[in-house]
Amino acid sequence: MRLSRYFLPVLKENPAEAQIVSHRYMLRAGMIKQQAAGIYSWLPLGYRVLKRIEDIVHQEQVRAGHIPLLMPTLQPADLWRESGRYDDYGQEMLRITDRQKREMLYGPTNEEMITDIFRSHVNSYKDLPLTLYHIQWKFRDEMRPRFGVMRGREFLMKDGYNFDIDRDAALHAYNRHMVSYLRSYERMGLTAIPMRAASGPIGGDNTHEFLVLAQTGESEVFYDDRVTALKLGQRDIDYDDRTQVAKVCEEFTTLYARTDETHDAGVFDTIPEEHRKVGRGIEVGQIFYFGTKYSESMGALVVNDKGERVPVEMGSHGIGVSRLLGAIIEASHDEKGIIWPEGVTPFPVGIVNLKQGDSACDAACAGIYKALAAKGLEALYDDRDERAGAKFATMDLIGLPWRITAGPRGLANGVVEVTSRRTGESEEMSVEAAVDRIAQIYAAH
RNA sequence: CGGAGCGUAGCGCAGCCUGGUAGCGCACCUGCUUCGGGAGCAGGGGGUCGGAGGUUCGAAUCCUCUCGCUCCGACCA
Repeated sequence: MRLSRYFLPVLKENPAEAQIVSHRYMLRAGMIKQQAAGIYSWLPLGYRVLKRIEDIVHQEQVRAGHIPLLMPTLQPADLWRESGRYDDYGQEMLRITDRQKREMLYGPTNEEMITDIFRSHVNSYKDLPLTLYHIQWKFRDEMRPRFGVMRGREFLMKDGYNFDIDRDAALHAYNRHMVSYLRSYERMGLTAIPMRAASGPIGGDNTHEFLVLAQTGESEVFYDDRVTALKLGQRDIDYDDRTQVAKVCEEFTTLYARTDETHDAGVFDTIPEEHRKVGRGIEVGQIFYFGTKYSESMGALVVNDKGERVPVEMGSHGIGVSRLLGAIIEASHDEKGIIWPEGVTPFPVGIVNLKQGDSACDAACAGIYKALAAKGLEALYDDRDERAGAKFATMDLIGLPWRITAGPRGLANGVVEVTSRRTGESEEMSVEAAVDRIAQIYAAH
């Protein structure tokens, strides 16, 4: 993409309403525009990152054997009357009446609807296990939306639902979700710690929240800091192998890590003092096992191998997709702007032409752009007629992890610069070597 | 939902107390000079002062109502 033809409305000054760094940078980098309290338009740059995160979530869910579908944002109230949550959910649920006076609601989550789909089509244990998920906009009419996309009223969420014949199979689904989530967050450059949590309105007895450590987090967290060193890495996981999946979960949940809701000071104090940490975290996902709570109330029954009709075992599992943008920025930025991890960056690399209109510079940049494209990498080429300082400031603000800089001085010696946004370190090399370097970096992502 | 604020140009703000028909910086447009970390000079365009009503010869300014947004708290993915 040529920047001169793109739509990237960056702001030099900080918008007054933005209190935390991720919100400020998202506004300044032209990623979002607020339309109402807690409701945002996603401008091209923000939309690209949102899509990257969505892609990672999809890939990892499919890898775990889960099946994507898409349910609507608007739901009939009757479905929620069956589960009893139409009255329980309260003011947070946005209720809508259509022209025929039918009662509708903008879905805050989809347990009822997915259970309805399931009961309409599945009758036998032979069709289990089944895990369905979608990534769809949700609406929760928060009392007080704030912090930009971190706590919007409308937000994009991945929510998945498992259907299993018994408790063991359902707990395996729970574990599968935990592992697939850990893998998703790692690919986004995040360390998200699974913490034992309280269940809230979804219900159920087994639940973990995933928290990204950040000063601006809304939850107080207590943990053994050795959990932050745990990495899933590239290990090969067979999601059908209950023992292997359970072992990974055990590895990531044995060390103490809890939110204030489940914190136990007595247990916490047994951690060696040098590892005992209290901090704040941003919740970016939660998994629940809730058994037959919805299947019983909504009549989602299957016939088991003994010919008995039994309520199906369920769990639900969510990732806050739009919130993740905020969380990633909170975890990865400096005083100049955002620093995107390679896994989610809107563009893999930026090209800065230091002297637009200079034939050598223009030709070099165009060549780099084409060579990167040939390797499947879409660069953001700053071909505006701006001074070097302005171009650098823009690149730093929007946070592309790598930058190739081409100017007359270097080109006279046959070199361009490759700069890491994270370290600020630059290295001079030929155009060919620069393209290869970037391609090599992204081959791993 | 309790408490506190703020709505004046795309963004950040001044003007309001003490009424006289709107200003600054950034951004934008034109020209010249500049050109490796948000350039300089000169010129220019853009605002029913959130909305409605009222007081007044006259309202951004005073009064009433209303809408929107933000912050603190409680609540929550």
